[in-house]
Amino acid sequence: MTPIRQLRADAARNRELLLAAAEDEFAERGLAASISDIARRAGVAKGTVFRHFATKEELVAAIVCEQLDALAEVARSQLSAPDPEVGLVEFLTVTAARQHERDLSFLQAVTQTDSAVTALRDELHALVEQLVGRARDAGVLRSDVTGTDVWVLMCAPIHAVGYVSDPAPDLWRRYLALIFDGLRPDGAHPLPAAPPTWP
Amino acid sequence: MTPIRQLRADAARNRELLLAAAEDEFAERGLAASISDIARRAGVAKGTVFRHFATKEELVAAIVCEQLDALAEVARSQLSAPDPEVGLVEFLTVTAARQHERDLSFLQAVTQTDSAVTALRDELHALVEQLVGRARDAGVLRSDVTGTDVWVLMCAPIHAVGYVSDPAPDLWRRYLALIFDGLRPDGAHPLPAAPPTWP
Amino acid sequence: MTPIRQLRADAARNRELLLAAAEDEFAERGLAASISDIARRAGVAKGTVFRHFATKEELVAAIVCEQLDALAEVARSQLSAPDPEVGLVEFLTVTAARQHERDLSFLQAVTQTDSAVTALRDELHALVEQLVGRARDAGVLRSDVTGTDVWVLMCAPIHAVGYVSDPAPDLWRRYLALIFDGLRPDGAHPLPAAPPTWP
Amino acid sequence: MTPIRQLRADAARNRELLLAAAEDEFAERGLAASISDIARRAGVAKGTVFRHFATKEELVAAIVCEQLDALAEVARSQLSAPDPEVGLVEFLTVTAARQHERDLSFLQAVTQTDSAVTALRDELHALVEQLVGRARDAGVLRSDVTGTDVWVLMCAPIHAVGYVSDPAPDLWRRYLALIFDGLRPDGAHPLPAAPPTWP
DNA sequence: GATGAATGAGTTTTCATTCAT
DNA sequence: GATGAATGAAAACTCATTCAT
Repeated sequence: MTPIRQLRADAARNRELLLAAAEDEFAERGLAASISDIARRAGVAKGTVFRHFATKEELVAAIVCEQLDALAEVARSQLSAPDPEVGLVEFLTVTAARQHERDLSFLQAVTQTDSAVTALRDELHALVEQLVGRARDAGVLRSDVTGTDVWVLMCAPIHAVGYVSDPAPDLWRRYLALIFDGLRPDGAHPLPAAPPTWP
Repeated sequence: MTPIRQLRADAARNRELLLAAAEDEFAERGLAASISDIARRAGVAKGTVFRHFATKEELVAAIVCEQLDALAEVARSQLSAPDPEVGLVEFLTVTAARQHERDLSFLQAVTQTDSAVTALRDELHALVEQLVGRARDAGVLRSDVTGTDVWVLMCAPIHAVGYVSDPAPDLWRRYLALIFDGLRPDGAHPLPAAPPTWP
Repeated sequence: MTPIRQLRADAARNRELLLAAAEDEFAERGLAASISDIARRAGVAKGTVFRHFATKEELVAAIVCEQLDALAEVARSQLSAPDPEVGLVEFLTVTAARQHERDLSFLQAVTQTDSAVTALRDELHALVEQLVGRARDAGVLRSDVTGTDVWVLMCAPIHAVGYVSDPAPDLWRRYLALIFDGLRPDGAHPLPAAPPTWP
Repeated sequence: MTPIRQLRADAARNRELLLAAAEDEFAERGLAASISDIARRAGVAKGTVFRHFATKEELVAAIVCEQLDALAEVARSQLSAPDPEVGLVEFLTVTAARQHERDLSFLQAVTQTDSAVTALRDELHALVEQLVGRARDAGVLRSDVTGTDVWVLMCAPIHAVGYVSDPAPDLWRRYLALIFDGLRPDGAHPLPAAPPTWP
């Protein structure tokens, strides 16, 4: 149910409660999180979940949309940063920091077909493309790197940290820096495969 | 059931069939792949799965062990490569190529507690440490990079490719190269967080 | 799920149907009675059983509680019988008669650890103790007999009848009388072992 | 498989091992004891169990037969005791003592239809009838008590002890004595139901 | 709109029994 | 004869989804 029409105040509040609860549950239990648990955590009945989101997939899609939206906001604000390097790095840092708090990146995989998600993803991707373009033009990034390259590496720092058993809370910064160094022009070796096209 | 004693020929065959079928199913459906489907794919009855692997967890552990074993073999052989850079790059390339064929890296997460897996993981980690040490000593890698750093970034190229909808079959090589450039000494920026300890 | 809050009318009805069906199935098939069969007999879906009783154990406990409750009611009413002998005999008779209709005494064994069951069992035991005390003080029972003695012999008549292939419907009365004669003072021989303590 | 023909020495030994293991397992786990566990305990393969006993029921029947046989032996020996009271009491005591060591009485219920069991049961019943007849004729038992009455009460002492949580090891003697007092002539009240017929 | 009871397909796992080795 | 691998019919339990209240 895309909330086209205005929801009653309490319904809108329930929707927010549900999204928050679902994010928490998914972050803790992965996709296996159950609707029951989400409903309980949100303090509403199970039926109410389905009034707001016709299927579990729709709920997931709504969450992903929220996340994409929030990141787009960040990207837009960093697009007007005076320094292109700072803008891009800041964007990647905020992205990773949020993901570190509550990693929901695995929800992307389930929402490949959702059109609302796709639209927002395209939008965010375009913004990343701009951030990357600015940085590349400024000589901050190597010339053979594309926005899509950065897009797909965006989650890598958090993903990498997942292989350490008791990671320091800021370990992801290490891998973000390491990967970013690979994106810089200094000492760049030619890349063995063409950059991916979007979409 | 660790196959300590020799299995009968037909049982050994079924064990292989089951492992192969399970790898396929897990790769396609993730951890949610069902034992029923795995059995069907292997062409045996459900009960046979449990004769070979008492629980689903044990089956997963067996798969992970096989993978770690195979990679350790590769690592050992590359340790005797004359050129340290070639040795490390080759190891990372084979690792990624196999993972690209059938990505089962997500199974690692479920087997943190299995002792056989842990032992093999430590073993492989030690080999990676050596490969990395050789390369760093040879000046191929930046001095502040550790074996564990490389270990956690090992799966990043395939992970990155997962965010592209119709990736070229060798796209992962691009991200392996990009990340590897980040590990090189040229133009290295200081890293903002200490390297993780193992384990 | 202990039904603390009020159940909806239809749910309450299903709960009763389920308890009745379960009692029938358990009486016919023993503890091996399956949840599926119970559900079918109650005319509900399998899942509904688990909505009311989270596990099979919980269902068994609920049944045992009901039985203990009903017997406690009988005991209490007989405690105010003018004649202590009549009170005790009547209690034992009603107990055996019900058990004869549907013997679920074997469920006691599985619920030793359930706290609700334990509490009710203690309660009923205390009532039996009183019934027995009254009777013993009135000279109806031998002086070396305790409430716990009567408690453990309570199910013996029905148990005995179980060894006869085509028992007359009131055969249990014969064994109740025979055992009760053993509890009387006339011709009592000293007992070779101390009475058990409760619990 | 009734062992009509001679078994090879090792086969005969396996049969004994299996019966012993099965008795232990059934005593510990009840009817739910699994053939696998029994085979393991006996130190033979699962298939071997089925070579000796075509079904689980047959195995149970064989055990019951052994027990009935052993008790018949006891009964026969006590039939020639000089004192009828001692003979009967001794028989009931030995019976209860063995059952206390390893209670397999619940296996009776599953073997109502087995013809070998039925024959042996009839035989033992006839012996009990004789023991009881002698005692009754000697004035040790009340005149309205039959062999079948004693037969069905035979397991009651152990059954009663089962309702106590931490029973003293000889508590069963108390209930045997109590029940036996009910069978004595002193202070006997008329019985309310006719004695059961056999079978 | 909200509730929570009911559904039933699906999951992992067990086990008596069969049968190729 | 003995072995132990394979079978497949249950079993207990879960959960997204529907729907009466």
